[in-house]
Amino acid sequence: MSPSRRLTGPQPTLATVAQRAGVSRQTVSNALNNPELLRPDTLVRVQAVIDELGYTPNRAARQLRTRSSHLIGLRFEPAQEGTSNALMDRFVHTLVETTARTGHHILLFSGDPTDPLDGYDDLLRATAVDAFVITDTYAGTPQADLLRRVGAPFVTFGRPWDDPSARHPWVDVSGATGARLATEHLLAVGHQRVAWLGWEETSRIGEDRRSGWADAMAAAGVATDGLGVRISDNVDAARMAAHELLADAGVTGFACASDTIGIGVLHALHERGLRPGADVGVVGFDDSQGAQVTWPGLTSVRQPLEQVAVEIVDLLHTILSLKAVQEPARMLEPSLVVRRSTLRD
Amino acid sequence: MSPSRRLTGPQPTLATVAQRAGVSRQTVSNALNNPELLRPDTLVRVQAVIDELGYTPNRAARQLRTRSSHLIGLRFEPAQEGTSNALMDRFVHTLVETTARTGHHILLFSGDPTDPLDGYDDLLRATAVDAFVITDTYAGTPQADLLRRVGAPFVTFGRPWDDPSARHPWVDVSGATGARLATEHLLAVGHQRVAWLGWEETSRIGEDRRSGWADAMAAAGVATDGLGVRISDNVDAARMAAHELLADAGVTGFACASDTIGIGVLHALHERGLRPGADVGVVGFDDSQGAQVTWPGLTSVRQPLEQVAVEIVDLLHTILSLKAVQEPARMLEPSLVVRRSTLRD
DNA sequence: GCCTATCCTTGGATCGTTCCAGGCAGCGCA
DNA sequence: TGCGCTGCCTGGAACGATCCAAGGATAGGC
Repeated sequence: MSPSRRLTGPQPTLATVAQRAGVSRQTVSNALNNPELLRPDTLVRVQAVIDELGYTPNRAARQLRTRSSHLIGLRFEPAQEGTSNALMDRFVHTLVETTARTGHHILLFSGDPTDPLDGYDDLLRATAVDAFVITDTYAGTPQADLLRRVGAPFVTFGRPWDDPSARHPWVDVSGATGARLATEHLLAVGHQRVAWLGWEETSRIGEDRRSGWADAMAAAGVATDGLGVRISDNVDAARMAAHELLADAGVTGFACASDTIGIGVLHALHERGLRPGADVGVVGFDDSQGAQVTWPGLTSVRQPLEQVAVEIVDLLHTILSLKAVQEPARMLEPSLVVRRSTLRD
Repeated sequence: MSPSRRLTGPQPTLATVAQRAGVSRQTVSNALNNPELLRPDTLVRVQAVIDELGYTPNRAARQLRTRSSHLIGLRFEPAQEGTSNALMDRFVHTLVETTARTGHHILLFSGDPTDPLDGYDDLLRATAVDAFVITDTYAGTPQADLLRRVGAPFVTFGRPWDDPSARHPWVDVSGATGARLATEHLLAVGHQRVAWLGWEETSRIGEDRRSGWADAMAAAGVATDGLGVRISDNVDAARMAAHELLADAGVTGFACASDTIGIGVLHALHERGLRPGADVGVVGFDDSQGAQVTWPGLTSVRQPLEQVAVEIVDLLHTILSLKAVQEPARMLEPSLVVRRSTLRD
């Protein structure tokens, strides 16, 4: 039947359907939630009426009775360290699609940027969401502490940096592996002096990634003195740092903590008349839009954000169904997307 | 009091608060929704108990009674013509913040990408949302038609291209103005032969933007024969088209329908040894991350997405409060962000 | 034919809020 | 004193779903 017919007039309720099908409300409810309890012919009859009237259970009533809103809260931040906007888009989209399969939806809320706890509280007290997905864990996880204290279900995207022994469920991507892949790739195409251009020491994500570079260099038996540089995450800082490393340290390979930094290095190469790829290898991090479109293409570490979302939803479902969580912490591995900034031909 | 105290134990209800304050449930309800009906001293007493217990109304119960969920549905697509992901991020964030001021939240849902109607229907029948924001209007507005037919409130980001006489509420940004600003800027810095590099003729957004270029050229009395080129939206197509225009048509200025195309032009300039800005001017569209970080910086047309979101929420509130909408269609103007790709020094 | 066990179905109560109709002071005025 | 009016507050009913305890039909065994 046409949507217009289904949606015309007052919404049908359980009682409407029950009356029309000649059964009780509970039987209709069972047809929806526990169809195996009904005799096959009854089920068919009720289903027919449901389809005919275009009946869909009222979410508010169901939520009131079952104390479950089938909504998952996500605090939506404008931009975050280590995960640029476009990344969140890939992540959120998969989150929406995956949760939809079980009838859940994503509820976006905002909060005072200076207070990582803001917003959670209100939604919980109003019983507006069943669970949370937390993404801003780089600066500690006070939200996780709060939610665990009050017994609210949640999963974080990002490990508990402050307290590695924290036992809450999380999914994360190994930055160390990413930087190791980048460094090994640069070494493999023939660069010996591979620099690390990363963030300040206060960044846990930055230090994690940097350790992957250091490990790969050590494994290859290459010295790193003076090659690990810490700057802030912007194009100009990277450009200037790259100029120094190119002029004074004989660097021919750059492993970078972000695509922004990688692009800054490319700028420096332009300015010195060096050819990306052929003369100097550059690898970024995050495989952002910038890495894809910038000239001549920036090799970058790609996080499996779609898989992160799937794993998070999987954990949430396990928690919400009150089952014990087997493996509450899952570390995923990134991969390398090779572009012309590391091709020597 | 601390959040942990507020959230411990069973949630307080209206009845809890009423009993503790020595008033009836309705009085507590009024304290929240119609405080002017209460005697000042009663109001203070009730408020004190509400604060003490950390009471927040149960959303499900309120929603059931008032038939209003205070949720606004947004179909979240992975990527869209004319509005890249990072743009949607700016837009969605402002949407979340602005709706939060009136206690509304954004509910994300997904749908079959091949069916623009998928998803709306279910949420409406379940009375899960109060209204919708529609963003994918570039291919016609069947969703708007559906929603209007069933009387559901909504506002679209994007004008009704198919039917300019459609009277539903919308907010949009003038692409023609954007392209006109870009073209006038190129003419002003001394370029005469300014090409348009845009999308296929089937794109309404593309044709709208192109008309701004054509108008500006006409106003300046410059011929446009052979200068308006239609390609698909990717770096390589733009690069090749730019090579042709540079070699055969003596073009020194490029107004582009997107940043992706603009960056493709920059690639062609690199390959020909031409200096962006000094030799050839290039303007992109959308002011994406790529335009900001690419070398040497791409001048681009910036859409006021934050303002779009604010206007949309304003229209929604007007509609939801059942007031007549004064001006249901609002066209906003973009601005130009000048970077080195159009600086001649 | 009767009884029991199983399976399916039923009606009332309930979740927490807001709507509605009515009640009770207290005041002004005749 | 009595009447009407206003202002403030109360308790019952309703929103539409699910939970619960119990009722009725059906089949099988004796």
